[in-house]
Amino acid sequence: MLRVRFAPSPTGYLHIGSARTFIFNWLYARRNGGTMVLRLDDTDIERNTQASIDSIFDGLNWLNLSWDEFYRQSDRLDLHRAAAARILDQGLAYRDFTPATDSNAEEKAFDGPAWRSNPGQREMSKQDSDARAAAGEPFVIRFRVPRDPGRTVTFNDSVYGEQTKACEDIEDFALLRSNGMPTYHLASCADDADLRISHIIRGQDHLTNTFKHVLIFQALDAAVPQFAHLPLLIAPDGAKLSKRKHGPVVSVTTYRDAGFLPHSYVNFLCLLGWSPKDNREQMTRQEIVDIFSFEGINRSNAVVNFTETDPIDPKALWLNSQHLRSLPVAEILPAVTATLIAAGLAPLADPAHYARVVDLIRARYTTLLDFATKGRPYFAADFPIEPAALEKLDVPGARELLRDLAARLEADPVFTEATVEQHLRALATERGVKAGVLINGSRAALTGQAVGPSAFHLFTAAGRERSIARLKAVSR
RNA sequence: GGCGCCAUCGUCUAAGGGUUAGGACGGAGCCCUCUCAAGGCUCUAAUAGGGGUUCGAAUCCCCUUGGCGCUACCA
Repeated sequence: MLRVRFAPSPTGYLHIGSARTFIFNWLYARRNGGTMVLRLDDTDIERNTQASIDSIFDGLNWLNLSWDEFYRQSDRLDLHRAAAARILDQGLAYRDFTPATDSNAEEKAFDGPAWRSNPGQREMSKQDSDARAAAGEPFVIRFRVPRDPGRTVTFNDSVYGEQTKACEDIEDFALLRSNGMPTYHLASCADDADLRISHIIRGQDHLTNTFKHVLIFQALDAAVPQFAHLPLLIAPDGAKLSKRKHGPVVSVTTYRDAGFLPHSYVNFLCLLGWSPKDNREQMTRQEIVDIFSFEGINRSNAVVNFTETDPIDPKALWLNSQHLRSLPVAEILPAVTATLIAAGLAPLADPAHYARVVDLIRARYTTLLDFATKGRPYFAADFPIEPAALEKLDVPGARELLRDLAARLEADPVFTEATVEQHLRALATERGVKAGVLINGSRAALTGQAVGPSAFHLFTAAGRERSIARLKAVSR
């Protein structure tokens, strides 16, 4: 039974790196008929926030990502404590009565010889240990890392290959804090074992932690899961992406608010650190599910290419524009409608006509937001006349020609692209002007923009009455 | 400091001993054309450095350099 999990700690907004980790887990589960578990690793009570939990759900929901089972680590503390007790009872862990000091943590990590354990604690007799614990003295439970010379821990990573580390390079890490709360390592492994997680797919920042985890799984007498570590997402300066340092680029909601289609962002994230190896880039979700495998995952970190002036990776934008213009219109319509409504606009009443108009303009847009900004003239009665459009209208004789065109359209009950074109070209020929004057003038009159779709399409997009009215409006 | 991981165009990547080192984004240009897009075409730009192994290395090995990660009673 294949089971994977995504286990975020709710201490901040849903990070794009976390979202990608979810996606890879999800893809692997869907690809292989497995079960996707979502587990909140919320043992760090001080740093957890409800806002963060909301952000995780919001982000995942927006991206259209689903899971099959849900757990909270804080509901499972008894399990973690029992696991710690079991390891302790076997003699595979020991109590460390050294008082916690917050000052020496970094010092012992960076100065002098590497710290392995506190003197006198690991070697303490069971009697002394039990007695001191019974007397109420606080302690932390540490894993008793094997110290036999030459002893190593090994596992085979699906991405990074065989990994081996000497036990002498692994410190006696904590399992249970003196306040009775499990550490991340213990809680994570105890839960993974209990939930029978078969594959752990997570960020490469856990690669070296994995040796400790293998030790815990073995101490728990549990099957060691298969590991697959993912290369990290980093900033252009090479640093790990962080909210504090890089701002909104790390948050999934930024891309939602920037007008991305959920799937196009998923598509983009997939391409960071993974490749289908056949030059495909724009893919449907099903295509990605069908082709996803660990073989396509890279080992080097991937840069999210943003700048101070432009917080969004140009490739993400390009991918979004590709999806926007190539998906069946019906599939993007709900998102377009939501965007319009959010901007105080309304979709067109006639669904078929609405779909045609969206189809007409979408090839020029890169995000959903464009429908409400550049697309305003298609959905609103009032819109600005851009300077460039004004120039088209101020071509000598243009306004008079547009007035006359309005008259001819008004006189003809038939109103199609073909009839509009006939009238327009006939008028131009009669007056001895280039059709472009009328064509560009019409575009300027109908949309207030100098650029856009073919003018003849614009007439049918606006409809007979509105077209005539707008031509008249600019010819006064 | 110790241990580990990584290293192809600016960015995402392909090529896992033999290719003019391929594709995409970005940038530049051309074509198309009623404008702008789209689309098509062209150009731009890379194997970090040094040693090996081999008839032949982007590819295998070693060293150097650089980047990242872990080294907490954080996760």
